[in-house]
Amino acid sequence: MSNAMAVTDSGTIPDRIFSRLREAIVEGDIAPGSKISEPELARAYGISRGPLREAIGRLEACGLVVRRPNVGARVVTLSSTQLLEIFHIREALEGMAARLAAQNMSDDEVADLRRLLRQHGEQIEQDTEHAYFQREGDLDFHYRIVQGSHNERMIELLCNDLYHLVRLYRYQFGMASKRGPRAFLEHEHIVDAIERRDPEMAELMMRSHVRASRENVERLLAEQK
Amino acid sequence: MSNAMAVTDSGTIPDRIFSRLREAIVEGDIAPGSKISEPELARAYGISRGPLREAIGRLEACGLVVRRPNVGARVVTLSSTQLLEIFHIREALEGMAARLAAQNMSDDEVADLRRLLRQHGEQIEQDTEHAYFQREGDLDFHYRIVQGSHNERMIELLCNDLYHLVRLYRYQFGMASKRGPRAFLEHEHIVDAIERRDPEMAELMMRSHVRASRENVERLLAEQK
DNA sequence: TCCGCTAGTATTGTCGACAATTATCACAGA
DNA sequence: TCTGTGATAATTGTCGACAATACTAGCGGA
Repeated sequence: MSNAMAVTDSGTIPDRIFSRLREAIVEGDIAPGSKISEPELARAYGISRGPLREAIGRLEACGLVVRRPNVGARVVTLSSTQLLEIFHIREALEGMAARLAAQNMSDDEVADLRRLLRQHGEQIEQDTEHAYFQREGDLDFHYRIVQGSHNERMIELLCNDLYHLVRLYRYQFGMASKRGPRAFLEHEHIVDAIERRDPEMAELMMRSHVRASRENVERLLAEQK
Repeated sequence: MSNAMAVTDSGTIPDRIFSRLREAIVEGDIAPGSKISEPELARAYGISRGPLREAIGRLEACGLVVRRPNVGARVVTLSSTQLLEIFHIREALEGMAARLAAQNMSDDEVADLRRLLRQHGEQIEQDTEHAYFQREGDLDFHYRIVQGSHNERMIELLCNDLYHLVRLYRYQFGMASKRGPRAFLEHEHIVDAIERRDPEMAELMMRSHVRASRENVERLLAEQK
């Protein structure tokens, strides 16, 4: 991902710890379902339990850990139901984001988006081992659209919370589908609509894109069982 | 509101304080923009600053307070832009919720919903002073739909976060419009669609309902200025 | 009279220690 | 061998105190 990652060397202690832990969880360095031990982590990071607890609290607000009173926090294990729930929310929210992006993005932003897409296209042609790109590239694209909505709360919601869950699921389930080229085409349709300043079509295309992604996951999930 | 309110006499200390503070903020007992003093509140509630800080952290996650490092927390003052942002998110999310409700609600739930609506209808006819009902009743209806989606994360998102912000805004701006009877009709259309198990129509109706509400607010906002 | 600086004060951030609750494990009994 | 019980140990929840930062009032100078 190009620019969406948070810096970890500035800000207050809870900020830093929060970012670090989130990254560790999302990347799978802390296994799903494993316990978050306060004394242990406090020693590991060389801080007290106070700021650590605040960081854990924020992780809970993101939905990355679940906490039971007097028991402690564990990294979430996404069930397939929860995964599909997230997809339904993404369909609605990102659809609206695309609609707003078609209305609100500046011409420069649109040009940047087009450039990013072209770059993805080249990578897809050359790179045979494009599994990694495919995933992070896809998310990068979605980031851009959401930011193009210019809706601060929506950006907050999707980029700071939901997308991290999506990344977590990708590490957890680790299903690499062959939807790459297909998804790329859908991305192009979306950018086309935004370029044409056609909100209705942008929303439709984005929704159908997310829906296709969900149906793909549903299929893989069914096979797996 | 009938059942959506949280109990405040059980659970951990941060839970209780969080609920109490949230209610106080939403009801306007703590004025928007006013400072949240940790020592003061700690004395007031007879607790230490530790649990209090956790409660404040959760309020921040809800978007009810904003916190600046080394300065403190203040109750949010919703700008008109932020308000419209919320409406856009509601339009997308509640539209999807209505769609899912049409698919997933049990027949009993639908019957309950219809009963609630009938009850609202009677109140609207009799009660001349229906300003209060109109608001809380409206929100009560939306609560039901969202819960009917059976999408846990969506329920969490809307009922635990966004709707409290909506209530806050209603106290803050305090604009009582004449949309009551009109909104009631729209509610009926939504329930009709859900009863018919028509997800497409349910989503369309809900979106148009939220959009109408937003446009109404935009109008009032423009007049006010 | 107004602006900038300084000292004081209050508030937030952080820490270590104690209390309360829960999980673990050994042991006795069936 | 399995189940229920009790004591132990570890973890979470809570508290009060100290350190660091930001606001405020007062003073001096232009």
